[in-house]
Amino acid sequence: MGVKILQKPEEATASSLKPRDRLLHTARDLFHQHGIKGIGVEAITEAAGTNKMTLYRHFGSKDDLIVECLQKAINETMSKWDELEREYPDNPKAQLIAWIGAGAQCIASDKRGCEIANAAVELTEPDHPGRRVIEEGKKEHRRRLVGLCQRADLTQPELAADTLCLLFEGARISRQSDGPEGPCARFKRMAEGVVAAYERK
Amino acid sequence: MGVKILQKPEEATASSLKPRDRLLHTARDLFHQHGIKGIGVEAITEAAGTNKMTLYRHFGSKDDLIVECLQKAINETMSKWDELEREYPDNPKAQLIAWIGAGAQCIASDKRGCEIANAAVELTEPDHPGRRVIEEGKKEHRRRLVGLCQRADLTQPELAADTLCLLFEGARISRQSDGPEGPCARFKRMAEGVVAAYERK
DNA sequence: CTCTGTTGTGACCGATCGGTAACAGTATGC
DNA sequence: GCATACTGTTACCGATCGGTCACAACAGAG
Repeated sequence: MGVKILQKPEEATASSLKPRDRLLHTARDLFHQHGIKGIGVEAITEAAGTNKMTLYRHFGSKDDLIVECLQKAINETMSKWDELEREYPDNPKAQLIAWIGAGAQCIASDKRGCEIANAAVELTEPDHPGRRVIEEGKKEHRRRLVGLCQRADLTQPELAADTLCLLFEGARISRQSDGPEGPCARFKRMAEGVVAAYERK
Repeated sequence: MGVKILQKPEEATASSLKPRDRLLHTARDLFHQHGIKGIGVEAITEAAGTNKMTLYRHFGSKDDLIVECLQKAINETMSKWDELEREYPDNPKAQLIAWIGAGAQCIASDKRGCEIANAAVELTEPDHPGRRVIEEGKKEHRRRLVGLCQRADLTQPELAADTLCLLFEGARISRQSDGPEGPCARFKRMAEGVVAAYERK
């Protein structure tokens, strides 16, 4: 009894990160798991090992927090694109196949689908600040996929990219209603088939 | 001034239908437009031209109302399938092309996507009564699509059906974040391409 | 006309929502 | 040691949430 506990338990969420980053990380996770409207700010602060005041000092409102979470998610996706280019430099076809593989893995491991698309479902007000972020993020994602299809020398690169895009989006949303054994299970096969179909012979 | 107004305005929602049906119809619409968690029961009853007590006398809870709305949506979809068969009897290929056309029209006209898939995004609790309805509805939908692809004598009918399914789901969810000019705009072309690719030559 | 089942009304419940005020504790840099 | 900036605590705000109560109005059937 002589030793006073000065250090708090420090669970995973309340790690070495500063409160702001813990809040962002935790909020993103809880928004994704329970839906944006399905989780309250208090629950987020508790899970992040902090409190409401700290949240509202860093983020002016729940909506602002939502926007930052969305932006962070998009930035992460863009980083993955960069990583892909670094991993297979000057080999766009390998990049494309790797993108499909990563997509399939993402579908298999995450039952809640795409956090950006899910946010678009929940944020119905047309002037919600999050909508701009969502739209620009998805547009950028499409741009990069089209670019990759072009570099991979696919015939009709835009159509190929849009097809891959719809298959991917479809797989992630379908997983939430049809389960992991539904149509989404064959995403990889379909996507690789699309690439093959648009390859220059 | 001599004429008393005995008949209420009777707007579209408060039509000749009975309160229960008005509630169901209105709730479905508002759930779709604002999201399930984005609309309250009071707003639903007002839009339906009735009151909370009447709602709770017909539906025990908001969750029960949600379930009935989902079931109604699924029944409607199944009716459309029946209609399709009646319209092109013994011509499965024409049914398939008509299904694609109807899908494209649905994508173009409804910016909020699939109410069932959207519900799956919002109802995150795994034991929510609505989830069973969603899963069974989507499974039945897939079953019918596979059946149609088989009757249309496509090679690999299951793979073709799953591909069409993902393209359709993807188009409807993508429209909500990428807009009507995004990848979803080419759904018809892609889907018809899939049918052509799996046709027996 | 009366009886019965269906609606409508308005007040009300406890819980939770997003958000704030005031104040106390703590870490850091000089 | 001291000032400053950040963080934590508690209590609180008004609004809204899903849901219920008792009671009045109303319809149609017998």
